[in-house]
Amino acid sequence: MSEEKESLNFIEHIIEEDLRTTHEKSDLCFRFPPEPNGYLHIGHASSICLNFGLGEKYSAPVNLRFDDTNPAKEEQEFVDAIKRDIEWLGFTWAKECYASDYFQQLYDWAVQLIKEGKAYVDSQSSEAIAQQKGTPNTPGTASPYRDRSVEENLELLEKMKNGDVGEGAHVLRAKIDMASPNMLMRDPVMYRVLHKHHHRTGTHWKIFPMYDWTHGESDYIEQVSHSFCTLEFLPHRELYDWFLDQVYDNNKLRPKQREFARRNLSHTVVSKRKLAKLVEEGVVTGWDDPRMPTISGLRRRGYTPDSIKNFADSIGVGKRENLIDVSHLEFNVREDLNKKAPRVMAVLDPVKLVITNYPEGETEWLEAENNPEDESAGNRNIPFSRELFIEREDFQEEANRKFFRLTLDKEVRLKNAYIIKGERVVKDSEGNITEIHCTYDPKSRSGSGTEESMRKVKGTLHWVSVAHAIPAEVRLYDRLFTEPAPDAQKEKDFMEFINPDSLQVITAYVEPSLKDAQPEDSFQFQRLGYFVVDRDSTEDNLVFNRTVALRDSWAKLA
RNA sequence: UGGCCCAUGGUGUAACUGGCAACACGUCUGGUUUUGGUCCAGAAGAGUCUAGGUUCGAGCCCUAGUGGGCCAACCA
Repeated sequence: MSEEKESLNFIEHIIEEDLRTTHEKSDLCFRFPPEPNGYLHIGHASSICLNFGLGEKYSAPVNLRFDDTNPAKEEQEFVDAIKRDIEWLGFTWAKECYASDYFQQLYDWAVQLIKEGKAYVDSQSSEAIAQQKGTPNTPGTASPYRDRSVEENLELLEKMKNGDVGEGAHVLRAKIDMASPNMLMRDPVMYRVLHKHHHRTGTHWKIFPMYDWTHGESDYIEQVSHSFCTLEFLPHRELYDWFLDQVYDNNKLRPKQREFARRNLSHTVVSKRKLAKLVEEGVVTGWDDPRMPTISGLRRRGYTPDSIKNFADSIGVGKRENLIDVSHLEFNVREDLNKKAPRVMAVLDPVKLVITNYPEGETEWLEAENNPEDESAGNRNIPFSRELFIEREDFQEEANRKFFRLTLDKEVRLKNAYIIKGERVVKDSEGNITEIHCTYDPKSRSGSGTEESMRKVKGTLHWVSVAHAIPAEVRLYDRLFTEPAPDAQKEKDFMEFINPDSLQVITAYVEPSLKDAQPEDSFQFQRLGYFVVDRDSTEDNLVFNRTVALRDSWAKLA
């Protein structure tokens, strides 16, 4: 047995190093800390897979913690949606936590800081405070309230808490260093007054803690060992540690914040503002439109949890700027659906094929394999008759040697059925082909095992029987933007790069076995791609979304 | 006038305390195939941003430069 060298990412190296030096395996604990102010997207999915993946790898608990410190933006609806998305991905959190559950503890610690002379109430306007902060290049200046007495500070904080003062009247600030090269250390705001309804605490609290004052302390309360966040929080680490220093008890585990580069997907945008604009302007139908990079959108598009998890694992994690091409994501759905999705036949752009030597009015039920990748998927029967639909692009009157499909005087096989030979075409007055007439070889039936059927033909076509096919609405989706990085273009707005052809709705004909297909059922329409039943689907109006087309090495030649 | 982070094939990541740059996607060949899919076999493609330095030896360490990113919400 050769020890395979496992390749670790830098996050795992950090954990392994801590395991060698300071941590027991039982100390490990992670968390995923969304703010319930919107829907989760593919970027969150990577973070979820990172944290929960680590939890699985080290058999450590992973908490789901809602960072609900800003009642102006947060809603219960988002809490529910976030939980639904994480569950759908297949992860289980150890504890469901809320930063708002720690408001009292946070308040008590704040009082302690005031008593120790490490925090003070500032009564200036936010503008004045911002101005005194200085710039990255110039140090800040002290607030005139910086040296208020402990008693006065305590009294004012109490008033803030009780709602005796209006919004914006005072804030509580940590007393650190107005000259620090790190702007965040220049006496950061810990509390602001907000007379707003909070989705969990209602009107009980009138002051709300800021992110920095909340996050590290929440990690500490939950005894999270490693708090992973994106790179833009790197400057916050110094403050995270400073706040932790104020309350840290040596007998307890001390959480560590470490940062990774957030992973960017090409041909999409992910910021809430931009996604909201797409919804508001009707570019898409909603937050779960199949073109949206939200988890609910990907789900509706037909992406599977495994495909998203495999994607997240395969792209790894680093610390540099990146733009991952969507083709990586698409590879992962195809890989997953190839194993799982039943094969069926559907014709998206039909042209009628008449088999002139096939008896009129007869129907034959032919056996078809449900999934060549999975024998246990079994077989089904599909109806064959004299008149079929085939794909318009599968026929050319005359074609070169590279065209493996139907032409006049050439043979092709109809999948699961017979070998046919093109005989003539019927056209309308404008020269459009309305019917293709062909003859079939009765001895060539699939699976009949006769010499005839073993004959090699260069192409195999999918088809449906005109009399038996079910019309279905098919939504053909493509990438939402024409530019790999639509929101990183100088002087141009991302809206200028919207792909006008991101959705095409057509009526297709599908084989009758699809009659009872249910929302979220995925199928491979053979030779075309993977399609999933949309939730808009009803008994008499089937609706499919194209998840992704099949790889197509023929398209590249054309 | 500042501080911090980053830099490896087209893309994303790997290379344990320095030891012939690896994997996946993508691309290109060829084979199998009743899906121009899948699968199988193989190939091309970077000498690790630049310049110095340390060392027997540097993608890994040091210095400087260049390029990119982050930092001045009572957002997270």
